[in-house]
Amino acid sequence: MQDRNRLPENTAVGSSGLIPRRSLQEEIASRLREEIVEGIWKPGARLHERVLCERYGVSRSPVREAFQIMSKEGLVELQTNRGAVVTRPTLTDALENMEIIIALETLAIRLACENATDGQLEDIRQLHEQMRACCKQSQILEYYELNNEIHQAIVIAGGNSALLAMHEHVDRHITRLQKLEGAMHETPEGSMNEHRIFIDALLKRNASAASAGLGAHLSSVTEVIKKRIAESDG
Amino acid sequence: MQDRNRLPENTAVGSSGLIPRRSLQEEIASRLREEIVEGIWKPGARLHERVLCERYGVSRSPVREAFQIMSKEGLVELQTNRGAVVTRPTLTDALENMEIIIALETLAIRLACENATDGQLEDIRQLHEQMRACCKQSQILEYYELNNEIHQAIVIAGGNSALLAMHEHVDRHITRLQKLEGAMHETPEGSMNEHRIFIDALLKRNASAASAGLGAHLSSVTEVIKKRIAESDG
DNA sequence: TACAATGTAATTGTCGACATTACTACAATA
DNA sequence: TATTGTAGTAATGTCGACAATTACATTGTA
Repeated sequence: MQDRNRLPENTAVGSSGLIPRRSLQEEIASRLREEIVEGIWKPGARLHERVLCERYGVSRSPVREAFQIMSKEGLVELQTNRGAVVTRPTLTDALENMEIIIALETLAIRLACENATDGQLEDIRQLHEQMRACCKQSQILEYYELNNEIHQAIVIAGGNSALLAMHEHVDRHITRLQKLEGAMHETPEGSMNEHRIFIDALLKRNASAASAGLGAHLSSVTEVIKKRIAESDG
Repeated sequence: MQDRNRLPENTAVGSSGLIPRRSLQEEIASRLREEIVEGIWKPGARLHERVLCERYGVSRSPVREAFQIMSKEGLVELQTNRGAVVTRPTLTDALENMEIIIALETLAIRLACENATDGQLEDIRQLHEQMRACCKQSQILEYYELNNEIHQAIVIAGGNSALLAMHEHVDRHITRLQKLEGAMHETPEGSMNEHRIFIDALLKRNASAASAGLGAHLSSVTEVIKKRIAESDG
């Protein structure tokens, strides 16, 4: 039964100069990350070391090391002598993160205009086409998936690896809140127009137009969150 | 002799709702962080667990947990079965981080224009005055110190706590490279004019002017790095 | 009932031991 | 000489044990 969760033998292989064999704590952190973002572990839930040890079939050391990783990612809070607790994302957190995402992505798309290869731009164009098709056919889930892929592709095309890591970090928190609170997206139809504006500008490598267009697009999402905060406060 | 480095008994006290007593791994990470940023541990140096255990008078568990923290901060690279190594910051890293810092700080100063208290603005004004005085008297070290304080104060005044954490992270890497490679700052005299522009705009809560001014200021630093990269490549 | 004190159980913090992997030096071979 | 193979050494990976702390239930008291 539980054996699905057990970790495999140490077989992992990667490639980037040195072969980055995956350690136990990374593997555990990776699974915990997935489970917390997916909402399997609820906000406020206590993560007992013993429970995770049995779940993954390991001892406490790698679990504790994974906790340090998760703590740095802001998905878990470590309370001295009291263990690990799944963090509670708030609407204010989401607003803060959206403000940051806007700053990061407007930078990314500007860099993409300067640094992207023609192939990368073509890939983004195709992703955008697919997204339009999904929108017309009301394939909502695939639409959102493609939407995320496009934004990530833009960051990658920018060529700033530190920015990519940072974007991934912030994006994860936003994704998590969306899964917990329900999507706070704009309607796909209205959003598609905004997308076309900055995608077109990107394909023409018009940095200022692309950056402004993407910023405007993301700001509309921010407004939704601000309204929700105002509602819950007043 | 070495006892200066030994950790104290668990006496730490803080305050933010729950009292965040400091754990051993945090304490070790904190010291390692300081020592790596200060250049006491050189890039590429191996961090043997045993050495750090003896240095801090603890066992391997908290040291290993501290390694996970440092790895997430990008100051240490963990190689499976081969231990921890101090990362080697490159000029390209610095350029990437500067691009990010510009994005973060231009956001921060815009937020500060909207959210800062009058007291916070007054504090920033005073810091700026002190910095001008140091510039005139050629007190370079204090000048740089105040410069950092101003930038941090602006981020704090913005009121976005996630942004503050992220800024701190990126700023640490830039600081580290500056200490390793020697300051790649512009000359204080030229910089002071740029500062006055965005500080004045901030005090008037003119967001767009402040943001543009700060961006221009930081971009000049970026240009210095780009030149250095061009030199070392060609 | 409400509240405080106390003892027990459960959990985390820290450590040392053992298993596994990587490094080093030296011998063997082509 | 250069390369490969082979100990022996030293490091990390993982684990379970013990200590310290916290959580909980029970009891006693107002």
